[in-house]
Amino acid sequence: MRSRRPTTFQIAVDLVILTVRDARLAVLLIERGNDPYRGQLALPGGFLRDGEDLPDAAERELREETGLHGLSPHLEQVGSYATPGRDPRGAIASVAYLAILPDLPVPVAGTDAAAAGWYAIDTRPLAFDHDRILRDAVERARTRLENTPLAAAFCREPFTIGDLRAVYEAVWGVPLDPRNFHRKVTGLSGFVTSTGETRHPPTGRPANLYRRGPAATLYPPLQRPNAASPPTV
Amino acid sequence: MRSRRPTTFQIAVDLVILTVRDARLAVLLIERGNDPYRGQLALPGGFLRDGEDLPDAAERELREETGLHGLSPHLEQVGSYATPGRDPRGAIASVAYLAILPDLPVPVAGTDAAAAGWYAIDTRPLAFDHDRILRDAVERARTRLENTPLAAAFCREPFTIGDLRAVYEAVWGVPLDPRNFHRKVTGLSGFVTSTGETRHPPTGRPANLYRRGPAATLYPPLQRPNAASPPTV
DNA sequence: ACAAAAGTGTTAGACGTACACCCATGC
DNA sequence: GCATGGGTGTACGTCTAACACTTTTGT
Repeated sequence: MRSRRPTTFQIAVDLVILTVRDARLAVLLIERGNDPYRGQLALPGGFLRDGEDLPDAAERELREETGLHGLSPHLEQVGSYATPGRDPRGAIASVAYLAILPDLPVPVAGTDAAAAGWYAIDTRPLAFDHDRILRDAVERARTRLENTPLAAAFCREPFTIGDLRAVYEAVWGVPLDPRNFHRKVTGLSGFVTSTGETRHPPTGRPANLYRRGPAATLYPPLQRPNAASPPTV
Repeated sequence: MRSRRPTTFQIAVDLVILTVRDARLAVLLIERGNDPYRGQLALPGGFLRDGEDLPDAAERELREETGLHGLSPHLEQVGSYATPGRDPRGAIASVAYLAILPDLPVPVAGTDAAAAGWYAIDTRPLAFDHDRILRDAVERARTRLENTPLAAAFCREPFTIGDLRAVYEAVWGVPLDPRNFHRKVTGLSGFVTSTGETRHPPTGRPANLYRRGPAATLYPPLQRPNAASPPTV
């Protein structure tokens, strides 16, 4: 029965928007146009509005930031951050969302952003505590690739097994055997479904095309090599 | 550049405190002593205080709710919930934390709680949107057992391999082969470390005793049977 | 002796990895 | 033909699941 009125917060929804560009994992960052941290790079985001739910706010910010509409990319909550002093403006908690997009035409600049663009995921430093948020989100993405068909969300449909493999290699940062990868993915039920079509690479045999399958989880999971300890045996 | 002042929230930190009692997964619930939802079961929790970080608030609530001190149980953030109308008192967002404890003496009643006790994890309905929060946290715990040594946090030290197996069976709800489980766990490096001691069960051969090992993740993971799809082959 | 729980050995099959090999195309 | 990327076959080592069996206690 506390009589003291608890502290109130503004709630920001910040987005870690990832894509794969040029075989590298990339994140959408904005250059801040306002104080605090004016001119520094930061994750795109905005305040939760009155009567709005968190996933709705994340989706709205995503649309505002990227200009895409009608699309329904992967969007999942990563965590919340409320360390005192994390925002010089005062008591502002941040809820971080992870968004996965295929490599798309350039994003637009938001209202609060002087510029927006794709950056390497080890770009530092970022404004606020966004270094940490970005690190947490990337780690989440890496583990999600093991257990869920999330990798397909990085690919524009239809895609080839090679496209999918490129995603795994970019996100995990390790090379994978094309032959074994192909077998594993096509063998997992529900990961990808074949369209009858093929796509012709600049040179080489045409590749079969696929769309995302109905599965929500991968069983058995795709094990990331050297996940914990290198096989020191 | 929005001139309208964004909505402000109070932030509640709610705890999903799990333990294993009588070979069943159990959750600590309180009976609410105040409106709203007076008399209904709810997750323990409280408001984030001025100058307090989220993990600190979770730890403080845990101590207040269970009366334990000096202990450092597993505590991890599960997610945040801010659906409009989720709390009749107004704009209150909730950050949920998952706590894992060994089976302990009865918890104490908190300030806001008429009574606190252990309940089956399928106890319904709970106040607010706590049904959903509980479901999310239990699912998190289940997957954590696969990849981390979290199961040991359910055991008072020192523990036997049989104790540990009982945790897996309770949380996953499936029987495991004692022989293979023993080999797997003792074979994984860093999961458990042997004390030289033994414990005598009511009847049967004495069991070797162990403490939690240094590993933070399990590699390879312990696969939960029938994780995604039953072997419909 | 018997029951009960702990722990070891063994085996058959499933799975992962490595890599040889074939396929289909553009140049 | 040759380079290139796609895809299949195969062999070998490792891991898993199933279960027979031994060990060590209390009664």
